[in-house]
Amino acid sequence: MKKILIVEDDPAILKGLISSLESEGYSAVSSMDGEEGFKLGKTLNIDLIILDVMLPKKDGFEICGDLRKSGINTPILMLTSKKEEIDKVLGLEIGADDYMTKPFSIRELLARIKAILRRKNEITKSVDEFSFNGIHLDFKKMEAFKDNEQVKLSSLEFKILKYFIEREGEVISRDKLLDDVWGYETFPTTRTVDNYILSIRKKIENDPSEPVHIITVPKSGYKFVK
Amino acid sequence: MKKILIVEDDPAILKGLISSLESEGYSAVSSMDGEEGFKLGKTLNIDLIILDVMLPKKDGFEICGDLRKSGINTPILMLTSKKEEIDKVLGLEIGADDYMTKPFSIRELLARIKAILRRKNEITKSVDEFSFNGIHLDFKKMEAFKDNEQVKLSSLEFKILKYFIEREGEVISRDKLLDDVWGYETFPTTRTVDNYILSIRKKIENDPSEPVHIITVPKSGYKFVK
DNA sequence: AGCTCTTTTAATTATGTTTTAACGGATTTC
DNA sequence: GAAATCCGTTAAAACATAATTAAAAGAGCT
Repeated sequence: MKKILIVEDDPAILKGLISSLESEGYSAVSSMDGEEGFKLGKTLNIDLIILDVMLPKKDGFEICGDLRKSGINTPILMLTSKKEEIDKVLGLEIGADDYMTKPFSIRELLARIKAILRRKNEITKSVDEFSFNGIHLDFKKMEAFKDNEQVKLSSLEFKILKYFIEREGEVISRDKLLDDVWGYETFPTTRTVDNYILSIRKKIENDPSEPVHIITVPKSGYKFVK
Repeated sequence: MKKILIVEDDPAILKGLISSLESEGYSAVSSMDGEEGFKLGKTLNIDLIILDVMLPKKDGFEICGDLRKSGINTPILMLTSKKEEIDKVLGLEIGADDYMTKPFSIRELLARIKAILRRKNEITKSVDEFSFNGIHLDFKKMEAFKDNEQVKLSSLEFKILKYFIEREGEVISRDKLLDDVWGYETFPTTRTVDNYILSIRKKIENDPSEPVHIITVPKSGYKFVK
């Protein structure tokens, strides 16, 4: 059962949210102030956080930013009421996954929650070992072999390769890769991605200048194929 | 063209609504009593329902609830006049998508309608895979096949085709396509669009000079049909 | 501090996509 | 029926992106 944290100070809205979420089969945890909300988000094992922007003690933006800084990647859905707030959410530095404007429709909120969790879920097929075409990868041991010879990958290279393999065939944009692998704390340029691709290719492709596993999709990104 | 059902018993308001909606390019169906309104909402293929709360025979809350119970997910916008009604809508159990308080501004109503329809589109209509007449498209993998042979589309071609497919049957003007696919930062000419249509046709049509899927609508634009 | 390895940026070249220009046929307008 | 407009088409120019090399910056270790 998915656990959802709601940080909202309006008791009426909070009550409505909790009952709707529970009737949809989610379990709801809640807090009415920002500081407590932040602590809960950080310590509990939560699947999704619904975050009001206007909150006592610590506002939603702060909470969101601080959670990201502490390495918490739980999806966050922001509840905003003002135009400026929306702009800020859209500004993306904050690291929220989605937002809704008050007054919002509960049906739409539920739909969005479902969508966010589905997106998150699709990637649950976590890969520990993977082999193809003479390559063997062990992500737990962080070891890679090409034709039974060990090749060295850095930990970022492992992460990137794992990310691609878990999404086999899917085109991944550089920006998405940066968000998902590097996270929201550092902001390397998209060129950095190219360099990692290059270096991974050198290690796993037979002919790195004619790659067959990590394919460039011009203007869009890269994809992995076996 | 989007079809909107209005259930409202005040003839003056009804008349005003219909004419405003029609001048915005929507088609309007209406009913002045609750029972009939419910039947229309249930049987017709409606894109959005505007529902007054106070109605003869069956009030707006009932209609809304009953529609949801019968599995109708058409977005509903409620028109309320009393504080208690607003609370009830916000209570959220009913399943409405949005509400407006009487007296309302017609411009705001139109803006909300637009927003609801757009969100609806975002949530439900995002196509990942699509097949028709020997063509198979995978937008996540950015792969296209015609009669099981892979054909190469550029990333813009994929975007354009996806845009058309998500609006199947709708005539899209060149200007709208430029706005929505290219965005507001670049300003190619409308002839650029023709070139892309041409190139997509070459790839997906059996006889590109006699297209059956991407149809030219003289003076207006193009439309996609299966 | 100095060494090594990883990560990031910068700069150049190569590659492909995107856009424009130009022409001819078809269709509409006056 | 001539002029104007619109669309399909080709080909080439303009542009943006990606591959690659090399070097700088940062992290971790002894």
